[in-house]
Amino acid sequence: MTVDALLESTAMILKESGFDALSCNAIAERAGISIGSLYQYFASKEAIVAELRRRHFHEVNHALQTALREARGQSFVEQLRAVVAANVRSHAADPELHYLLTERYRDVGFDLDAVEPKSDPTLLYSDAVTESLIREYSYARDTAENAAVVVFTLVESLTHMALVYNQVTLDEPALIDEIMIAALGYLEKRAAH
Amino acid sequence: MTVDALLESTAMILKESGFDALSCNAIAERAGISIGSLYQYFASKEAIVAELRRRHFHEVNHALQTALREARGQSFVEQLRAVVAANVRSHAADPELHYLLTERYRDVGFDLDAVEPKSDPTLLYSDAVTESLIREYSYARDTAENAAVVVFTLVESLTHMALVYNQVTLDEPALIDEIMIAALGYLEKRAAH
Amino acid sequence: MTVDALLESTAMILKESGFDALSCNAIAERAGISIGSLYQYFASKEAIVAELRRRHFHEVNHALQTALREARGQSFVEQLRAVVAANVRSHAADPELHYLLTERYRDVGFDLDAVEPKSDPTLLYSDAVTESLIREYSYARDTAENAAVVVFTLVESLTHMALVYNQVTLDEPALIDEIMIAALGYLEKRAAH
Amino acid sequence: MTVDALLESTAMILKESGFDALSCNAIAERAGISIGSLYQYFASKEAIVAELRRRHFHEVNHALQTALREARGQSFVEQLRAVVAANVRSHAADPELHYLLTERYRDVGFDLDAVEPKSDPTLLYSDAVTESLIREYSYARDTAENAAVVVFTLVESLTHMALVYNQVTLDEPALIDEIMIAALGYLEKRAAH
DNA sequence: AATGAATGAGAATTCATTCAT
DNA sequence: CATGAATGAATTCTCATTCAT
Repeated sequence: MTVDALLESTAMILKESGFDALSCNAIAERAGISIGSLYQYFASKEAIVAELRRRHFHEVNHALQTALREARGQSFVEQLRAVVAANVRSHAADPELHYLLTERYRDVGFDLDAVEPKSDPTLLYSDAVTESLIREYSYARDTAENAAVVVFTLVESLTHMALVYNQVTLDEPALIDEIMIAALGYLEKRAAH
Repeated sequence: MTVDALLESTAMILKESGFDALSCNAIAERAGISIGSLYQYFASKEAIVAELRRRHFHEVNHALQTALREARGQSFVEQLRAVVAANVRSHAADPELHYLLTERYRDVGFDLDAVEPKSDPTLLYSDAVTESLIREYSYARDTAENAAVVVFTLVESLTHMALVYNQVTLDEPALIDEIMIAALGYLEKRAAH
Repeated sequence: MTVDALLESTAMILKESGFDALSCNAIAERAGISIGSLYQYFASKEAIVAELRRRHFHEVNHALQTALREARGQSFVEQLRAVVAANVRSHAADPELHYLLTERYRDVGFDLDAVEPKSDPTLLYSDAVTESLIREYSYARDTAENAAVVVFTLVESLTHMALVYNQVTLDEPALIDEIMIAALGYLEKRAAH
Repeated sequence: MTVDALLESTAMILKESGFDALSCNAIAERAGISIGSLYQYFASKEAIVAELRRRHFHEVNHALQTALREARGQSFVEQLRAVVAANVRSHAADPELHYLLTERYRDVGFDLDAVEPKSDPTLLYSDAVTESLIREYSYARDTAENAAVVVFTLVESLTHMALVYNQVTLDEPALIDEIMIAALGYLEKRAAH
């Protein structure tokens, strides 16, 4: 309960005022918790941000895994769409916080994260995608590995562009379509190369 | 001279230790300049970062404009390749600084930048690309505007992925090819849609 | 306890070295308090001076009210003498501090005082005096209001002259007599006018 | 010319923003003079304030002396009225600056003033008044000396009250009358004592 | 477990003063 | 004589962290 209150208040301050305004005193005050209690659960504000990121990654991972499981047996394209859709929906819940934890303040408390170094959700599926590219598009292995990274970069950047920066006017289904067009357009042209 | 020293030392600290470690005292000391002199030229560390970004954008803009001028009269694809190549080369000079100024610390001192609000290089060519998409790929106007944003997002994110995060093992020409594949793959599939 | 130590040390520094030498660090050090604690209770040195003045006014008000209460039922002259005597005794306790808070640094932290704008003791009795002048000396109302201000100005300035500047060699009873002579001399001549 | 510009700008800053805001840089900038030049004429900002006061006292002294000379041969009351009137007019020219130099910042640069210790205009006439009181009101010498101080205190404090604090609504002749009533009321009642 | 007053290192910022030109 | 860039000591203020209760 205390921990949850601290995490929530940290997220709020981060979104409202940025990391510069994030002080241990401010976190505790906003959470209605004494500063002494904060230090009973967290060693520093960086540790709180790290825990926030860990939980966020956990949620996204769960969403992606669920999506993949439900798409099992379908074509690569359907599976990719499932992942993209799950990813977009994960972002849509709180795009700003997602962006802050994964881009803007991606290094904050990073060293404290080290227990689960590859917890970044997008990295978890690199191998699966790599294998699919080899199997379904006849990519060479090293090309496939690069291509998997490119695909995830596209997916993430387009999702951020739409949901965080609002630089594009697309509703959710249209955004998913747009991302799929970019991903598949790349993969097909790459295969034809 | 004093200003240059301050900007240089700011860039170094930013790259080595991040914005959190960027204190006015550290900047001045590293530059071999007294703290008083720093304040004679800049009102805050944010203002120094803003000036650094302003200069950086100025350089990139110059590179892109030169590239475009030299590609004048060539096909859309050739012009796009010229911009992508110029962009990659601009990043390659100091990918980390570029990334920090345009992504990680994109908001730092942003309000102080306000004199040239749309100085972000990638924004400068949105219109040109939009027009080309309408002309050469028969896009509808609103579709073309969205697509131009998507293309620039792809170009920037893939360039960052390769040069900043080193998540891909491609030399410069291969990277430019890869980006072009992604951009054209998207545009062609989008047009066919 | 901490607050009291800070107020005391502020008063000492003010008297010894003036407002220019009054730094937050000096206040805290002299009080044997850490600078951090100072800021837990006061937002600025001006706020400490304001609180000092507020407390001082509170004491003087209390003394004057007590004096007036005890003189209730007596003649106007006796009541005036009671106020003058109470005022002189209030000044005599620490004439320098009184002077500094009410004259020299009367504006320091004045805006922070705003909760009790009319807390200046001398102002509290203007109305009572005005009424007495109308009743006992047959003053017209607007003349009486001006005269009340004049009387208080005389009382304050003569008290300051004697106790702060030591420009006159009078013991306390003689000083009170002298002030009464000035006040009544003025009022009588004014009435005769 | 340079000196005059510096004195003027000092007076303006003092009136607008107080001594705290009075910095050598601010004085020089406002005067349109380089900071280096300021130091060629004055050793510190305190020295500038001291010179400002010295000149002010010089002017007031001149006005009072002229007034006295013109009243030569007239009665004591007429001579006193002449001094009071000259004093009021001297204050009226720039009451705020007068107040700042003689009350609020009376100690600023005071040590630098030491060349002419008794330059305070009101002090210059103490002896003359003392003698008159002995002669015309049959005061004992020590009583007369105290009374002279009291009279000057009354004159100054009432002038300040009216012109600086605006606590009284009197035009210039009425104010002079009021001050004369207070001064003569005191002297007569004192003599009768 | 929870509290929150106290701490003090450190960061931002100002400003009197110097000195080479 | 005038200039103004450079200096750095001094000041204000914040905030992570401790510890007695």
